[in-house]
Amino acid sequence: MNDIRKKSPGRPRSRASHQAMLKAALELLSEVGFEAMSIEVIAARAGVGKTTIYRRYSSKDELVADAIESIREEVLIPDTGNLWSDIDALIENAAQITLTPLGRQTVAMIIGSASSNPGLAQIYWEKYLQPRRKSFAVIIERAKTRNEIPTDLDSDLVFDTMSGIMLYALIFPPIESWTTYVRRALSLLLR
Amino acid sequence: MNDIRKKSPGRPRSRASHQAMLKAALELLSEVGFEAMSIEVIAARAGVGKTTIYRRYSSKDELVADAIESIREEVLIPDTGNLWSDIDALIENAAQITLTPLGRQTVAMIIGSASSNPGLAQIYWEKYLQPRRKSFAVIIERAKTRNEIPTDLDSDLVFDTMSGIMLYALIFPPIESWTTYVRRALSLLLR
DNA sequence: TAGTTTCGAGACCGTATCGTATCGAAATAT
DNA sequence: ATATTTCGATACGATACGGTCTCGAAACTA
Repeated sequence: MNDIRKKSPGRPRSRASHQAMLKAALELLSEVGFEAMSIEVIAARAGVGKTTIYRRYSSKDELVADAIESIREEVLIPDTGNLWSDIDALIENAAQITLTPLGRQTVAMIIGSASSNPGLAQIYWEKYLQPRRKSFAVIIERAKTRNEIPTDLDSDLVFDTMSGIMLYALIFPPIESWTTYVRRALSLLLR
Repeated sequence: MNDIRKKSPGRPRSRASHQAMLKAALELLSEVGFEAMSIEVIAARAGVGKTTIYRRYSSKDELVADAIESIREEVLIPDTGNLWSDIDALIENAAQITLTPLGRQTVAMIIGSASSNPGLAQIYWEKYLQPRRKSFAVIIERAKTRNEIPTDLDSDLVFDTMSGIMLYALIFPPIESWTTYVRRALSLLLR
């Protein structure tokens, strides 16, 4: 979206510096957490002047929000012809994203600021959860046409519940593996 | 547990001061959050010298962990003779505890420190969730004997899933009310 | 070429907090 | 009475950051 920038005179903003500060922000987020990271350290690690950051963002919140948004991936909609194969693919995908220090810190930051700074939770909801919720609905619909599950099932509610147990298992790791645990919960829901 | 303290000479530690600092810590936790609160401010609000805090706790983590633990309540096990009445009582209880700034901040703090400081999550698990999980198992058992639900139901898994959706709905408030939302999810699980 | 903007670096000052030390008063044991 | 410990208060130095500013170099437009 920053493509049409051939207008104003002067030296253009460095793409490399911008990338570097976003990268540094994400790294630090996963290493020390949101509250503990400072603009100074971000700038230092990125090899960038503080000025260069402040020119783009006026607060740490803005920077981190943008950094998180910058790494969101396209949601793939698996279509294996079988409900559980599809779901396993989804769970696997979620595990890879969530079960990392960065994933943990991201979630923690969102929750912590949920009351004081609803903007971050909003971004996470819109950019991450919402698309996946839609993908999930597609998978459920297909399963309904194959008569694998009852047709009156509320896919949104199932998705939210699944997200919930994923979150819960992220904080309080089950004895069995995270993946099989989530899978078991889901089998309860889709029974 | 601090009752047998008539031993050593010198002025005994003030119970009132201790209570005051725990209270101040909880208040600030709910107002500004864990990371933003400082020992200085806690001391000031409690009307207590910093020394008095440092004499008992060597870090903010210790103080807050103790403060949280100090307010855990006894778990009541409802027994209305009907599964859903029992569950509604549980949900209501959880709502009153969780749907507050303090509840939010507590959860946020636990998640944020889950990777770096597992001790807090451990305390929360042992002191809060574990007892409720046990109570829930009792309720489920009774419902099984009344043939309200299948006897092979894994009550722990149901409880964890319920906790998960509660947590999820805490962060991303549903359109309908938190309580009815949780209730709907649960009806999916106990179907 | 002249003008404009960004670059990284760092100086600068104000503020917040930490953790320790010190003080005289108060509360307790022997 | 004396020794001991805690009390609240405050001073203290150290450190970390925030946010603004300046600087000379670099990158671009017209």
